[in-house]
Formats: sequence, C-alpha cells, structure tokens
Amino acid sequence: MIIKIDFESEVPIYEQLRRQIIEGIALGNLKLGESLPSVRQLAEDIGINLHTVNKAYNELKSDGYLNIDRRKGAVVSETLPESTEDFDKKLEEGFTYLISEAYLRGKKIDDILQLCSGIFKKYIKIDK
Amino acid sequence: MIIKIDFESEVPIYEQLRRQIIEGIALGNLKLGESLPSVRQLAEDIGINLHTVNKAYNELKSDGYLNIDRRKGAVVSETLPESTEDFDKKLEEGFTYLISEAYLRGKKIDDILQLCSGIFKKYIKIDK
Amino acid sequence: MIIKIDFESEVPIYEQLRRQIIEGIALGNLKLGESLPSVRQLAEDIGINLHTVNKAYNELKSDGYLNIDRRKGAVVSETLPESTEDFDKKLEEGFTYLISEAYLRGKKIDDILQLCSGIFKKYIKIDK
Amino acid sequence: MIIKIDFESEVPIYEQLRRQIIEGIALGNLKLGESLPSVRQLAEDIGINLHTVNKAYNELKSDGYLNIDRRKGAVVSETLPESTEDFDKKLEEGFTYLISEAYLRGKKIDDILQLCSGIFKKYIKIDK
DNA sequence: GTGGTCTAGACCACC
DNA sequence: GTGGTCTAGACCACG
Repeated sequence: MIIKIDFESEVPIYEQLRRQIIEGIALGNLKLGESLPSVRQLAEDIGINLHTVNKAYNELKSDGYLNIDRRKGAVVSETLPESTEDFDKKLEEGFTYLISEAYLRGKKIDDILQLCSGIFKKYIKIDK
Repeated sequence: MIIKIDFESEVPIYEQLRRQIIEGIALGNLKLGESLPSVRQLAEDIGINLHTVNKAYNELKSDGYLNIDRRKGAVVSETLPESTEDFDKKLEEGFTYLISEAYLRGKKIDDILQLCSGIFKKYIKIDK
Repeated sequence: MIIKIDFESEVPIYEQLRRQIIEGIALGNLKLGESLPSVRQLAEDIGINLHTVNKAYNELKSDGYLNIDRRKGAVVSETLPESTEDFDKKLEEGFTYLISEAYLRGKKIDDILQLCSGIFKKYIKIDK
Repeated sequence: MIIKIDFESEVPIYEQLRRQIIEGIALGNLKLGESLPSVRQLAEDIGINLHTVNKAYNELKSDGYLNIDRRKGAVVSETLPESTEDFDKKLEEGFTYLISEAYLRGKKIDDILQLCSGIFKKYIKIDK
C-alpha cells in the first residue's frame, strides 16, 4: 500500500491519508481484517508527525472503516459501514457541486457518466 | 435567487456561497449577464460579514464566472470558463473520493449513475 | 458553569470535561443553543492545554451534543441526540458493571433504585 | 464460567476480565470459596497474555474478591468486601454519568429503574 | 477573535 | 512494541 501526500494541497494531510486508505480498501490493496502500519511507522514512512496519522486513523475508526485491536493495532474492519442518511446527503451534495460546475464548463452528461463508470469499475472486481 | 447558508457546516461560508451561485447559474436562476446583488446588500440579506461575500465574488471572478463591472457591480459572465486540465484533474479526484467511499458503503454502479443523471438533468434544459 | 477537574483521577481530563458538560446540560446550567467558552478561554480557566479542551469539544460534537458554529464557536446543540442501539448497549453494560459490584458489596435493590431516582430527579424539572 | 473478551473494546482486557469475574460471582456461576483456573490455564483458554490475567487477579485480590492460596491458586473469597466510602462515591459518580447522558437522550426515570431492577434481579436469587 | 492543522516531545497504560 | 493522553508552540483560514 503506497501513500502519496501532496504537501501543497489545500486538503489537510490527515484527510488525504484518510481518503487514500478508503480508496485502498475499495481497490483491494487493503484486505478486510488486514493490519495497517503502526502510527509511528507510517508517520516515519511518509515523513509526517505521528499525531497526524493518528488523527486519520481515528476518523476512520469512528466512521467504522478501522478497528483498533489492542493486540494488533489498527486493522481494517471486517464489516464495513453501511450507507446512512447522512452519507447519502453528503454524497448528493458532493455530486451536485462537482456536476454543476462541470456542466457550466461544457461537460456533457455522457462525459460524467463515463468518468464515473470508469472509476467505479476499478473497484467492482473486489470481493468483500 | 435564494441563498441558504449552514453556519454549522464544515464548508466555509464563502465556499457555500460560491457553490450556490455556480449552481444558480447552472439551474438558470441566474442568467448570463445578469447582475448580482451588491456585496453589501447580499451580506445584509444573509446576515454574514461583508468580507465573506467579497471573497466568494472574487473567487468566482478569478475562475471566470463573474465579471466585476464598475457601474453594474458583479454580473454573471457572458462566456463561461472552459474546461481546463486542472479542472479535469480536480473533477476526477473529487469523483474518485466520493465513489470509492460510496462503493464501500454498498452503492451499486447504477445507484451512482442514476444519482448523477438526476442531478445533471436539472441543468440540461437550460439554454445558455 | 463551573468545571472541576481532578488531576489525580484515572479518568482522562478531556473525558471529565465531556461528562461535566453533559451533566451541565442535563442540570440546565447550560441551555440548548447556549455558547460555550472558547477553547482557549476554558483551557486557561481550568489551567489545562487548549488541545485537551478541543478534544472534549470534538467528542461532544461528534456525539451530537455540541455544534461548532463558524461565528459563535461551540454552542450546545438545539436538538440533542436520540438514543441509539449502541448507546443502549453501552448503558446496559455500564449499569451491569456497577450493579453487580454493588450487589456483592451488600447493596440492596432499593438502595440502587433510590440512588438512581435521586440522581434523575435533579434533571427532571428541566424543560428541553 | 465462560469469559468473552472484546479485543476491540476501549475497556482494557484485564478490566473486562475483572468485571466478568465479579459478575460471575454475582450470578452464582462462581461460588464463594471456589477455585479459579490458574493464570496460565486461563490465559491460554482466552488466548491472551499471561500477565494480563495476572493483573486482573491481583486487582481482584486487592479489592478483596479473591484470595491467592499457595496450593489452590486463586479462590473466590469466602467473605466479600463491604461497601466503603470510596466505593459509594465511585458508585454515585458512575450512576450520575450514565443517568445524565441517558436523560439527555430521552430516557425516562422508569426506563432507568426498570433496567436496573432487571439487572439486579438476576443476582438476587443467589445465596451467598 | 475563533477553531483547525501540524509539529515536537514527553509520559503512561496495555499487552 | 502498541496506542492514548497531555503539553507546548506555531501557523493558518475564517469571519
């Protein structure tokens, strides 16, 4: 599992980390039940502070993507969180924002659908 | 054009404003060439700081959505910005993030495509 | 609203703070919608680090007791969180632990019920 | 006597063990004077570290629930500890915390009393 | 002024 | 070894 942080980005480091771990699970690079590196290890590998890794791990934990096992450290949850009303709302808002701007910049509906399909298909082969 | 700000959102107020103006244009609630309320006016209507409105207008201006006219104030640009490489990248990143999480939470590809279509179709009738 | 921290306690400071704020709401010392002191202010008053206060506020926020308003700082939520399955489970576990030990130490059922009633009645007059 | 450890709980393993032994006594699954499994045996059965079991046993011993007998190993004390001022204080604090949060989440006084009664009655039939 | 982020370093509890 | 807690100090975005 390779993590790439853009230190120039507006997106906070812990959030970039959180997103890449989620995508890592979706892509199958991280299996359910698999252990993640310790906060210290990962922090050193990336070259950031361990508290920043900790924050990412904790957010993922409270969203249900990770569990903290007292013996094994952070592990990918065996049962991923389900869709909630809040998530659906967040999803719709996110898409609305992206699509409205894409529309103004001349994207056609097929451009959007194709882009989404392409992304989704990278995940669709993974068995949960 | 009605603006709704969520003061408890994680999204900054100026950014919420920016997004709603973009969506307003996409929906046709704001016509190309139409004047927006003055900074002062809008700030008062929404009950926010004048600088906040200013920041939103300025961002929209530098993205090419608005022009600042000395006499008419802020007006929606007659020629909207085109798609750029940067925008395409931002679009793909945004979709990747949303879709990977949606996938993990059990959304199917059809759910996503349908959601996107539904959003896009609200715009597609508008004549630019 | 007076906060008392026991620096000798096994309970972490941020957790003591969290509990006292919850009890403060229950007692009516903190009204719904009321603003809390800023993290810096409260940290200084109690004589602890601002990050510790921040952690307490953030936990209360993610549990739904507080909102972070971009203009007013932390405010008590207008609509308190409802009971969830998780909470019910936590509640039962907490009671089970306390009562089993109390039983072994000779407490009678009436002692327990009276203690609980006494505590609850301090809250029961508050109008939400 | 069956022990169930949740390795992902926030409650330390030794504390989970300690609580379950106390509840085991309260439920009558462990009789007064009965021997507990050896540290080594129990650690192996549960699949945890030997030191962890040891810590639980030692805490129970210093609270007066267990005696360490050179020949028979750990045995449940014949005379259970009485209520102390410290314990009463801990009990009240524990209830206060649980009840205040339950109150905010909409629990009624009868919900609480019924829950407590239900728990207590599981113990009340046991002859000490 | 507010909270959010990041770094740094320390100590502790747990296993 | 692991994560959890606390402190300290810095900088930034926001309003």
